[in-house]
Amino acid sequence: MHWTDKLHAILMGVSDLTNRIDIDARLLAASNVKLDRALLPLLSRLALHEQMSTVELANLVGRDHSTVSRQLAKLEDLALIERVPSSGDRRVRMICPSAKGKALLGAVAKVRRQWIEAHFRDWPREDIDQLISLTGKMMEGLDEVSLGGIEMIETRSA
Amino acid sequence: MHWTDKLHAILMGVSDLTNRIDIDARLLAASNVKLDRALLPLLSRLALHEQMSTVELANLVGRDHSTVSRQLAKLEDLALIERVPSSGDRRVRMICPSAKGKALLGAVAKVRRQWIEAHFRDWPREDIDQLISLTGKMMEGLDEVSLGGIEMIETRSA
DNA sequence: GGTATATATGTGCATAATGCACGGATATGA
DNA sequence: TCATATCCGTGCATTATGCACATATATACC
Repeated sequence: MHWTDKLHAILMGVSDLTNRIDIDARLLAASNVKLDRALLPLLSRLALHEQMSTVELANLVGRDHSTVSRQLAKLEDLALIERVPSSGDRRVRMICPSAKGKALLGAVAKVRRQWIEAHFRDWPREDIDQLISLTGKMMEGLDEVSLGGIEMIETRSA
Repeated sequence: MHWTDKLHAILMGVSDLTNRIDIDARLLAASNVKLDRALLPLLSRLALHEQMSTVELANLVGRDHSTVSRQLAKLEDLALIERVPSSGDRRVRMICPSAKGKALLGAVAKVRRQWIEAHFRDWPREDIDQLISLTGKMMEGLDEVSLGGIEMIETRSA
């Protein structure tokens, strides 16, 4: 098995794991938080970026902006996010978690931290550091809106 | 930022990346393959497991078995999978990619290999090995059907 | 300035995806 | 044998999603 295939298999596993709705469900339950399962991933991403526009977030999660727009409306109804007019561009309303949203995320993060720590209990500290360092390096430039380097192969023909 | 939060952020990034439908779309286009975008992830997972039952696959991808059942029906119509009666249990039909399905996956894998190799072009070989080793270790026991170790915190209360 | 084009956002609408409930078949255990 | 559990597929209602469109604003070009 080629190393790229091995890596891809692992990444798929990671993806499946973080997408398992039952995990989010358990996380929310354990945090005593009630929230539509589709909204937590969105809120979690927002927390990592300080401020984002609707389109940026849509690109990040790979869905149509209209879909994200509707989900954001729900989050706003729940007062979990705030929308700030962008200083430079009056078309965009930047989005960020509200105090309430941050509190919710904090409660969830607390439980998740326990889970992750339990999972890595037997790991040497340097392995954990290496893991974070290398995966972080791998994601550099890829977690942004565009796909960067991957564009080097032309696929527009289709 | 706590290391667990950092790790979680990275994993979310990985998840987003592997879930970006545009990536699958580009992959299929660059491979000259035409396939419903929902079906490639399923087929890819099947390829990693030799044989799986419908329910197992459903658990793996975190969706209802009925949903997966319908998607598998599509894959079968396209002759991309085969169903073999399980020797031990006559209720289950084990699923695996057909020759045609494997050929398709092979074409896709070839392009993906190029992409991944390009992305890691500047990496020292030992870093790549370390990355695969550590992420593989991280996923041990988690890529299976049940969640294993994560269960250690009781969440059934909800 | 004025005009054409591009981008950000939200909404209507049709379609696709999803989960739940159910039924039939088989397996497991009392 | 009987009761219970599991595997699978289908009917059905609900939800999610994308596309097309409209509006407001920005950017580029003349």
